[in-house]
Amino acid sequence: MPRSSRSRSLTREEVVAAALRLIHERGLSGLTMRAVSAELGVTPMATYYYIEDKDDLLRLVAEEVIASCVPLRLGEDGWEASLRRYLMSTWQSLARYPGLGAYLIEQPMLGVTPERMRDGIRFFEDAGFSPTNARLAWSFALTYIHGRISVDARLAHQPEAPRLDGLRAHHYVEFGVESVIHGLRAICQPEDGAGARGSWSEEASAGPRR
Amino acid sequence: MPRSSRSRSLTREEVVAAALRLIHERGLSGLTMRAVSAELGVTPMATYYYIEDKDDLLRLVAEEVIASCVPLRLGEDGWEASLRRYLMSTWQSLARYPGLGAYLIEQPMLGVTPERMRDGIRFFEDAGFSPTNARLAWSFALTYIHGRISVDARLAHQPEAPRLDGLRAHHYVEFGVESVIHGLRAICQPEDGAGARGSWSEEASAGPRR
DNA sequence: ACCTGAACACCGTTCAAGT
DNA sequence: ACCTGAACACCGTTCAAGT
Repeated sequence: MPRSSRSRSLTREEVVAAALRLIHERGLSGLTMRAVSAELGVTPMATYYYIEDKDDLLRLVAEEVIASCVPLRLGEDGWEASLRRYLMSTWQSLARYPGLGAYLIEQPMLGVTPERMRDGIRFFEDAGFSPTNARLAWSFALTYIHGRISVDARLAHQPEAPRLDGLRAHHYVEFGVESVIHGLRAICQPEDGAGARGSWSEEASAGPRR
Repeated sequence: MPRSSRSRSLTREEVVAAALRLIHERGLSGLTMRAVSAELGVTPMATYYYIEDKDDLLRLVAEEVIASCVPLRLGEDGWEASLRRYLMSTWQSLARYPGLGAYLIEQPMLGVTPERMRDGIRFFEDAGFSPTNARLAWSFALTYIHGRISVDARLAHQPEAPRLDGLRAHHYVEFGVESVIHGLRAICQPEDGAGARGSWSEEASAGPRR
């Protein structure tokens, strides 16, 4: 919705919103500073009054999208169900912005804020993982889901398109999320199913299995 | 190693080799058609005689790198050990070319050739996975390792740099690979440890757990 | 067959100038 | 305070021309 005649000033929020619209409609490669300005009906340099540069804009965009995911909180139904909710919500939110996942996965801490990073580690500690395993588990889950989002970016505008053997995007991500959960349980809570300390924590700094 | 005076013709292999050198040294963002030509001591348009366009060059580059990984073959020591070897080899090969993983993860079939795609699915079928689970498992393993490679791209030139709590890149990838293996075993071979058909195969096309 | 040189349509961004 | 306009240093790529 570009406005042909502007009465009042631009705002930073409008710039970010225009950027989100462009990524949603054309993918991250369609996000150019010139396109954002055109979308807002101003000259290419006008948006620079509200942001530092393109990296800054992408940071703001990522913050907005990540904030729209459900937070990772340890619910009454256990860490498995809580983690599943978080990962599926993250996948759904980011899948709407093709290319953003592949961009974030290369950023420090995958584009999450330090607070959300701490929350993620705390989540696994509260679930009974050792401090080391909590960090490794959080990184593992986050890496997988961002990888999956990146793979899906190509088909973002046709998520229901069947692929190999009629499998669709949600089959892949659901299989992956369940595998992540089972893998974490097997590695960090090998005997029972709740609260056991992981067998990895002690030898982790020397490397696993070798 | 740019050559200042050229006696003989360029070759396609030289162009690909120069591109690989550039990605290795400057990352994928350092790979420009003009830089490749400069590296070879020719004019910007000279390389276009040997390749179609930049996408074509990237395809050739990816083929070369992927061919340098150990192939995925079911060894005597079981699918777990075979998969571990393959994933670690892929990680090591691609980690040398920062940004290439994040590029490939967005390509159809993650940049692998159709033959390697079939080999991967066959691998899991031979290991006792149902046809559907074999596809899902192969996609899951590939997605994770490419995600991990993308995350590591940023620190490609200092892989031994300690991160949170002294954990290094190899701790993360080894934890992830073990989790992937345990997750696949738990989901697809829930009871014993060899050859059982997965419990997911029948309901997979209707979605898991729901 | 192999390569050059000029040119085009894009980028992000700087900088001075307008209101 | 907010925005314009011209310009710069990059891209990938086309196209005609040289040897």
